Amino acid sequence: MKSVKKKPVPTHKEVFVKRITREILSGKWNPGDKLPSERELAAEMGMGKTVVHNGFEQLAAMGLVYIKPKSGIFVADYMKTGNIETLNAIVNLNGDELGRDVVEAILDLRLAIEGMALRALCLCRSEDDIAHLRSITEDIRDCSDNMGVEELAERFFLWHREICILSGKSVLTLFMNTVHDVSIAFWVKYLRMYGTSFAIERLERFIGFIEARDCEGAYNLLATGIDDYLANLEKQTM
Amino acid sequence: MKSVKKKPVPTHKEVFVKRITREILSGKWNPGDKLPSERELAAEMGMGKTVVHNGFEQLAAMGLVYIKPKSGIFVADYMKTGNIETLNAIVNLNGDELGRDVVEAILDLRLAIEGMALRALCLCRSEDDIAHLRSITEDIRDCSDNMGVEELAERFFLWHREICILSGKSVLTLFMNTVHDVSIAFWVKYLRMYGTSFAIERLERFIGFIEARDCEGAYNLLATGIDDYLANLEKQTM
DNA sequence: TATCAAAACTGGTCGGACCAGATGAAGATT
DNA sequence: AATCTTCATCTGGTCCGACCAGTTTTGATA
Repeated sequence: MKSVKKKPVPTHKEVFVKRITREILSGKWNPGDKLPSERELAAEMGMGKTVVHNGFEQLAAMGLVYIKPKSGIFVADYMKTGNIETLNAIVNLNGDELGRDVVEAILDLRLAIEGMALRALCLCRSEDDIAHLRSITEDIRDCSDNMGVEELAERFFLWHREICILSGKSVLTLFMNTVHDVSIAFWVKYLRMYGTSFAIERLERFIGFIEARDCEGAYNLLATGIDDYLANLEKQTM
Repeated sequence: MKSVKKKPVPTHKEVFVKRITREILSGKWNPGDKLPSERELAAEMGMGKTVVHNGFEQLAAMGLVYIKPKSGIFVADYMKTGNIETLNAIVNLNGDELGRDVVEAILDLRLAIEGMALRALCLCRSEDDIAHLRSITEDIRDCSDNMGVEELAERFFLWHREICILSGKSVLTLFMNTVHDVSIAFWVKYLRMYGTSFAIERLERFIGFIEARDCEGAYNLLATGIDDYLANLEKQTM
């Protein structure tokens, strides 16, 4: 009945990718190390070479591994050469245990992205936009009681993405989507810290600023919200 | 002898992905349309179903397509649900023909990312950092004559990425890498517009500000550089 | 000792076989 | 006639073995 969607049977590829990801992020292998060949790993793990190959392609896309064609596969210096997928891999593996500096950098970026969208939306918003935002805010309020925190986090993510969509700055929407996983991790923490009703009230305050075309007000609400969150995070960990 | 690395023989998968990408971005298919089945497309294009399947997986990662498991594959509303890979796909296909608003949004984001890195580096820079930056700047100057503009663009990208690395804000580096393709397109345009020597001089001015620990000076140099570029872009297109 | 060809690697690509969920039409039940 | 059930036939999902083509090592030969 619950909306859990755990995969009952992980595929060979998933098993392989998870294992290597774990081994690299845990430091078992170091940047520059040459990994065993696809054939070796395939035999060791009892799976076909193609599966291992596809797994390595995914690991390369995540920036954890560097493929030197026809020669070998090496552990990448992922903190230098990685990308957002690398960050997602770290977040998905470590769960809540994100370093404070990482969280801070991510939030600064979100401020940059969404702040720009907010300012733009304040200038161009129509009555329909306001009505639309009110509508989806009500939706969240209505179903907030019988919903898991992760599902709720997704709703909050979508609400803020809507800001980007309505602002007309399509590139910002694309950016917002690329930090989806990281954002969910943030919202889960946020909702646990402040509670749902407080978070929903903030959404309504945003709408108020947008309706009044108050660029700076909207931006400051976002900025102070983030600052406040970081301050509380500080307290919690002390 | 040239450093051209064109693939002599594109693989089936590449052919397939390119074709569908073209068809979607050109508007032959519209968001929500159901595409022909993997088997149909495979037969039509004379390739195996697995190849088509892998191709669709890549297209899904690019945000161009939405896979409804065991049911069908649909064209995604990629401007809403896409990510940076989508943007890369657009850039790689259209080449120089990027809309002004897109360019502006991308540069605003770069300002957010790199601006933060610059401020941080101004505060924490060591003598070694300065020497390192001087060294790689000299490298660029030395080999700038006998180098194609694309290769030079890559060097400029790496220079600015180095700012992120040295700043210690590792997340910024990861972000910088995710906008690699888009950045290269920018630098190619930039170098053509201002010339190499002007661009190198700007690098040295950055180093000066960083050495003086002048946060605002460094930030403003970046900001005014971007503004100036956008203004020139305006003139050019008129 | 230096050279160079062959053997033994490496990753790269592909298509066929098979699996399982989704769908919809045909037939049975009410 | 309306509804439910069943099942053939769609769909994508996964995997493996065969084969291809560079790279690296080996070792015989000059």
